Amino acid sequence: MPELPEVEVVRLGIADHVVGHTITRVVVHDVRSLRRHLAGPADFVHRVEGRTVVGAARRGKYLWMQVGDWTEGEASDAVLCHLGMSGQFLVSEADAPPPRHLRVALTLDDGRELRFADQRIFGGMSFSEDGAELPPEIAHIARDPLDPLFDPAEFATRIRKRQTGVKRAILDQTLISGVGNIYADEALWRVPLHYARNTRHLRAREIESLLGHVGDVMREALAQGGTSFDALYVNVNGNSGYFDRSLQAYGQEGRPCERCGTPIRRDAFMNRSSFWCPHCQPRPRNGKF
DNA sequence: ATGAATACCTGAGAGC
DNA sequence: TGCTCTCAGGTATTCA
Repeated sequence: MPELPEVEVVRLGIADHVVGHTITRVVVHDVRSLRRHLAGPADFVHRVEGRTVVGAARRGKYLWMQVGDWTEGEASDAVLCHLGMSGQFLVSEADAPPPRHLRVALTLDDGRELRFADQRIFGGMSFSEDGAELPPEIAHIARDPLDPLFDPAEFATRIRKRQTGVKRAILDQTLISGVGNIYADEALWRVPLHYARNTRHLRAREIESLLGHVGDVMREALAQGGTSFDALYVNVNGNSGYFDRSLQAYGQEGRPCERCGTPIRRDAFMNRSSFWCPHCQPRPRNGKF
């Protein structure tokens, strides 16, 4: 389940292995991965073929390749990508066997291929005109906690104007981006804070602590995930070392809380699960606490 | 403004 | 073995 750290690993991989190369051919194996390119797959192919990748950028869980017309040229447009639940990018030799669920293949000028595979097709790609700096399609996505221009004071102001549960708020990509279900639960456990705590009544120091832990969890995951891809293989899946070793709340139902030993609970929440320690993260009873 | 519901998807695993 | 059901969940959209 790619969240911000996994997407950043992919961005680094593309920066290392794809930037500087021209896309000579685009093959769309499954049009559903281009659902968000409204002009259709043929238009996508037409617009992407011949373009040179001059940079790789990211905001939250969105990733885009900045594309220009020449290797040294200025990029104005972008190929916008989202990994969804199961998206992967791989850089392979052309004769390497295709991965399962290959959806789009971009041939590079040296014969290698940048391959987009996605089992569940929640992710996808689109061409973004004038999107090099920030694709207009994602103008509503807030800066993420690893962005140097992320403004903690503005975040604090905005979250306290909300009247909703704190987990709902940090999953809202227009308030803070890059946070998914897993890192939300981990950060809330660390503070600790129950997921239903009312944003309106959070104390300043609780918001500060939450933000600190969200950033820490992501930086730690990035440090581990960043070591797991080799020179020719850019890959993201839900099984980075971080998931195996370091989760203290997510997926830990019934296991003792590492702080207090109380069994971790699981609640249904927003069509997914929330994992929390009933002792460290007591459920608020009136919304105020 | 907020949130709830829904659609989009596949495959692993459980239960029968 | 094979069927059906549940679950995993990020985002856009629509409705209350």
